[in-house]
Amino acid sequence: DPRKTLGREELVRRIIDYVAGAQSTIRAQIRAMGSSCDWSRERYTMDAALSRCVTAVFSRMFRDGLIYRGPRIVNWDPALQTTVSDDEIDHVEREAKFYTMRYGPFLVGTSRPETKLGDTAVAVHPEDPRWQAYIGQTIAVPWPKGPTITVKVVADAEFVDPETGTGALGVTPGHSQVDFEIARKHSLPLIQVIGEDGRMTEAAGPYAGMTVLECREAFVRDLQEAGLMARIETYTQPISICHRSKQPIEPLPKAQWFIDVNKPAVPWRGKLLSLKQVMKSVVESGEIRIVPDHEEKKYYHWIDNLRDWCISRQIWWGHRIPAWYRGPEEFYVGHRPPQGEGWVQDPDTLDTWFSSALWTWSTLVDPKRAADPQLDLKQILAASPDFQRFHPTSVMETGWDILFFWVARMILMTTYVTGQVPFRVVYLHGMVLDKDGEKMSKTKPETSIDPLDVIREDGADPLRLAMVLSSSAGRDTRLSKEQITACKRLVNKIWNAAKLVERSLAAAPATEGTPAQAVHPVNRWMLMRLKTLITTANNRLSGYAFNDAAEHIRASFWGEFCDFYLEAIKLESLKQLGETAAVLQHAFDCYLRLFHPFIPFVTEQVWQELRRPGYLIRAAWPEIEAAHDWPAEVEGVDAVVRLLTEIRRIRSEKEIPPNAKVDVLIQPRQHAPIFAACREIISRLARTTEPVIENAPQSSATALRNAVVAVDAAFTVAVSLSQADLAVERTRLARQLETEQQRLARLEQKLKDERFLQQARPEFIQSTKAEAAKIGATIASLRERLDSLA
RNA sequence: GGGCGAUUAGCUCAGAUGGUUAGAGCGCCUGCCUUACAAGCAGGAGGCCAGUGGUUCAAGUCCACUAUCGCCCACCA
Repeated sequence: DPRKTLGREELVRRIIDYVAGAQSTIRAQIRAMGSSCDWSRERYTMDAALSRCVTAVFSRMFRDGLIYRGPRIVNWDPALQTTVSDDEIDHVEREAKFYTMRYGPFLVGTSRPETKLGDTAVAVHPEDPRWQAYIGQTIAVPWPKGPTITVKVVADAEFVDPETGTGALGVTPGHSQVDFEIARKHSLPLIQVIGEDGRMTEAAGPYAGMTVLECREAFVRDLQEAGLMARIETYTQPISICHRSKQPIEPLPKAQWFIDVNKPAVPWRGKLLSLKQVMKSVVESGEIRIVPDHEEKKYYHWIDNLRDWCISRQIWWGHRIPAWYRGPEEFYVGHRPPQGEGWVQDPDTLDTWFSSALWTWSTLVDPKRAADPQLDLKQILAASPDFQRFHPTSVMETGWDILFFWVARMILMTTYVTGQVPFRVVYLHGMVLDKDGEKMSKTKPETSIDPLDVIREDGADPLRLAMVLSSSAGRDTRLSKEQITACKRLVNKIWNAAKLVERSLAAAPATEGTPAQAVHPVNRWMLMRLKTLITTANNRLSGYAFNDAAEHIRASFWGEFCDFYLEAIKLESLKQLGETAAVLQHAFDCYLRLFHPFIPFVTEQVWQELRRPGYLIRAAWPEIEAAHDWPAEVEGVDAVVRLLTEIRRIRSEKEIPPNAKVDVLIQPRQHAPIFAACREIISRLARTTEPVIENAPQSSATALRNAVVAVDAAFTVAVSLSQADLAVERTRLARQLETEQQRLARLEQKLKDERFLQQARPEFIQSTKAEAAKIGATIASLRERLDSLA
């Protein structure tokens, strides 16, 4: 026990040393992750200014009657020798014995016979006919080897269910939460038979000095010998264990400091509310939004079940309770001890969440003002520029596991102290789990990953991106090696694309005009795709769907920019257009800006190497350009992309050697000028000879005899083959015809349906009609080709 | 006992305000070292969206119930 060997001062000194080391580790991790923090405003809850806030709040709550000291059943951890809060307790189930013993005229059940030595009452239901005669009596119960206890028989309809157990409940006010409540209600005495050391007290008579388990064994044996044990059964017992020590909690009566959550003492929006009511009201009213929504329900449920908050801890590290005593009578609460000799400070410290609960504003107080003993809290806040400017916080980001510990307590404290909400939005991220689905935790180092290790191995960018991509609000995520590897590939892709962009820009003529003046359909298409992307990314980001935003950016960059646009502009004639250089630069700039929050290091490096102005981290987020408005080019080039896929598919299926060029005949049904403008692109990307584009179908069926044909809504394309397998093609086209006919049938059915025509949105009916017409045209082409193959 | 969530491709997961043929990464199959990138490129296979009912012109998406799994809370007679 370091408290015994070191003493208070030395222990605290060592903890301070430990904290210094931990702080520098955490700082290094945050920096290595690329978090952009204002390091000049780094704060620690034990800083002088923050400590001043802690004692000031304590004093004020005490004055307002919201903090009181009183005996309560607390969750005592005999292993750690301290109380723990309700929220620091885990519930586990285990096999245990359940004892039913004779108890005067009653049979009472318990899983903890040793506590019965401290019983002061038996509670029964007031309408239970079995016990009517005894209600109100006081009965002496002599235990076989002592002591003799006197129990009062009380009737209670609230706590006693006549159907449960024997219908008679032995009341142990000193060692049971409920029994303590019953005792308070019926003014029963309290006998403490278990001490803080986990051993029986003098009140336990002959059992004094035994541990709880020793006493249980001995007492049960004595009861059995005396014939007082009716039965012993085995059952599954829910028990409370301390989250930190994993040892069973011993409920004990102790004088502790509490915050009263039910007393109406907080002026809020014109009413006097309890802390509970304020906490509930600010979320219900929408002043605070919790993301994801369903966490709000858990928050309400927690508040509904909330009891007074025990804030004192019997540990030495933390903010010491600002209460001083002199003798048994004198008592003072304040930041400093009162004048005079002999004042002793309360040895207990405050629950760590007490100071953390002040975080959104205690970090913003001006340290100089906080050091001025003349000022009270209100004056300190009024004179703190950061508080005036930055409070409330816009978005509070933390894990869902501390919604109750921290978020709820910040709401409680901040509304009470400042009259403001602490933040507008709470974004709760999920837990990062290890590969076995275990939550990573400080107390379980074997489950934890040190970001510095991952960063050394794979880099900070892939780690960040993997974490963002694999998690949505409130949902846990397993951090996998595969995810990080996939992200590494994206980062690498950006780097390689940058090399190509740099080379292309160096080889291109000077950029001409603005992107908005671009004419070539491929350039216009790129700008339109970007515009759609920025719009989507903005929507997703403002909806806190960070993973979704990142995914859209990734898909557009890789699938549209790299796979199509960069390939397309390798074509000399396109590359040499002055507008292309302008569009290329603009587009790549946009992607870098969009990627930067997710991939800060590589994008910044690329930005510098391309000699873009200033720092990317300070560059503006891309704008949605209203002038970029060419819907026809988007549809047309999309059709060209599909055309490329069709030709490549035919090549692949027919096993045409990659370097062999094929002859193609294209019959556009729409966007003919765009197909024409993309002639060279088609030729290059699909490896064809000069494509023949027929605006009006001229080629006879026989000319297409040795060809494979693909039919799309926007075009029909024929790829010449020396030996086309007509049977295979017929089968494929017939299958396509069938699916297209089914789709058309579905749409036509809809369009015939009166209810659809009356009730669907007009725009949707329009687009359904347009779709049906397109499919109709596709079907006509398919039939034509099938006929010619017949 | 009370509350909250999950169930979508072989695996890990996205699918905002209901809308026409449901997506990604990894894995798998085929072919390519094409002068940014083989950590890549091109093509492909693979899903009655857990089940049943309902609301709706229209359901992976909304509602009810069921099944399975997970988490949180709970006054351990």
